[in-house]
Amino acid sequence: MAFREVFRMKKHFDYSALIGESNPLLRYPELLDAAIDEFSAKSCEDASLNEILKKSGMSKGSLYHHFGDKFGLYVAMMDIIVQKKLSYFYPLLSEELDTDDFFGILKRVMKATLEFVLADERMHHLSVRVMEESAEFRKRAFEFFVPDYFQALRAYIRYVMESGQIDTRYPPELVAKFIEIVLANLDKLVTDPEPDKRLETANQVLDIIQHGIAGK
Amino acid sequence: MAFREVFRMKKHFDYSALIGESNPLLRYPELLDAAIDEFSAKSCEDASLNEILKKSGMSKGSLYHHFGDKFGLYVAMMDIIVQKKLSYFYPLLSEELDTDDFFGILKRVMKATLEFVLADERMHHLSVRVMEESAEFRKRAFEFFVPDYFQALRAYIRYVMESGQIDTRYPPELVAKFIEIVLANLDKLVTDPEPDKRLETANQVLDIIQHGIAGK
DNA sequence: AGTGGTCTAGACCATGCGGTCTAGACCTAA
DNA sequence: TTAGGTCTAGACCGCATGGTCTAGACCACT
Repeated sequence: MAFREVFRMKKHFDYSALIGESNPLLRYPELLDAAIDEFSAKSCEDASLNEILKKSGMSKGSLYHHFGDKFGLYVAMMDIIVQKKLSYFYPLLSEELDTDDFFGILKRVMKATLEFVLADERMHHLSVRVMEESAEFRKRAFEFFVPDYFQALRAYIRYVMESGQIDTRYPPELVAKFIEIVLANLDKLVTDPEPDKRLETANQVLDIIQHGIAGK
Repeated sequence: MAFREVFRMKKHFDYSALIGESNPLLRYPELLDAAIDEFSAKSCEDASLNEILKKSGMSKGSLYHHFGDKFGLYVAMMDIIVQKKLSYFYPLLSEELDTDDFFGILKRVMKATLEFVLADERMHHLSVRVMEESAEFRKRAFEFFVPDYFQALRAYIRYVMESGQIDTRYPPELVAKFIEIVLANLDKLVTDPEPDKRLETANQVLDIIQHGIAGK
């Protein structure tokens, strides 16, 4: 029995076991839901573990056994959210899209983002909020499943600008940030209760990005 | 001496004494600065009073005497921030602006917002974050110094649309929200260290809103 | 000098936090 | 059956929180 403590002397929990197929959170749907609820309502630091445990019915012992600490639970949850978000963008890759048709692609990206937002607004908020956490925190959290959307977007925009589809007097970084911001706030722009109207509004947002709001 | 307790039985603190010229926070600049620091870094709920006290050197007794509770301090601070923000927009009213020149006015609004952002980014974040707090919280907090920017912006845009300056196929609410979002995220768009470049970038942002990013 | 009232300092309180620890249920292999 | 190992439940710990309370400094007035 006394050996127990020796074996417990792992001390350094292996966070990398939390991501991918072995993610233990996949086996506890109520815990996942409670975590998304709590972490999307408050920042990672301020979210209450006890609240999550109460909501999900899991015991503290189990949680610490599987996830090591609060941060482990957060990482496991973000892993699932990132996978979920990516699942909305994978179909895009298999479609036959002309990579030189920037606004055509942006339209599909907008639609995929919209669908992700509508599927679970809490996840959308989490995926957006992560980017506003401190750089130090992001580095620690993304050590495991780095999803560098934005780097890719910027590179692509820089490439597209050469084709003349985007006004060259704007710095590519500015254009990229502008688009990021609009996508990150899509939930505030598209609020119509009718599903049909939503895509229409999203496309109007795209039109604004493309042509501006000025009248003829 | 025992009467002391009776007199203390106010219990209901008069928050309305916290706003305007009698705002006690005006007499404690270090406290104001510490409060802005803490409240801008965390949400109102999660900000630490003890941290604010430590930073500012004020004692707990004094703080509760003057502000009633944590919320009182928050209200007093927001009052000062709102006044500060408004001070950047008052000059706009005295300028001779053609109210029918929407984009001319938007340019001035953009410039004033930029100046406010640059003057104190923490204040900018606070003034933006307030709008994302729960409706219940906002109602309680704004009972005292209601600054309904956005209602006004929407009404103005609806008015301007009739003049044909804005493409009428967009719903006025969408246009208003779009502009709100861009202004709220101006700090992310304008990051150039050179002051001269900043206004230039801000004007480019305005151009994007007006004409879009598409090339000729 | 004495009094009523305001303001300050900080000890103190209950509560809730993240995290640890242990007793024991449960499973599997010998 | 038994021993090793995994997992669960929840009591418990130290700590930080927002808020209360009191002793007394200070001030203005009589």
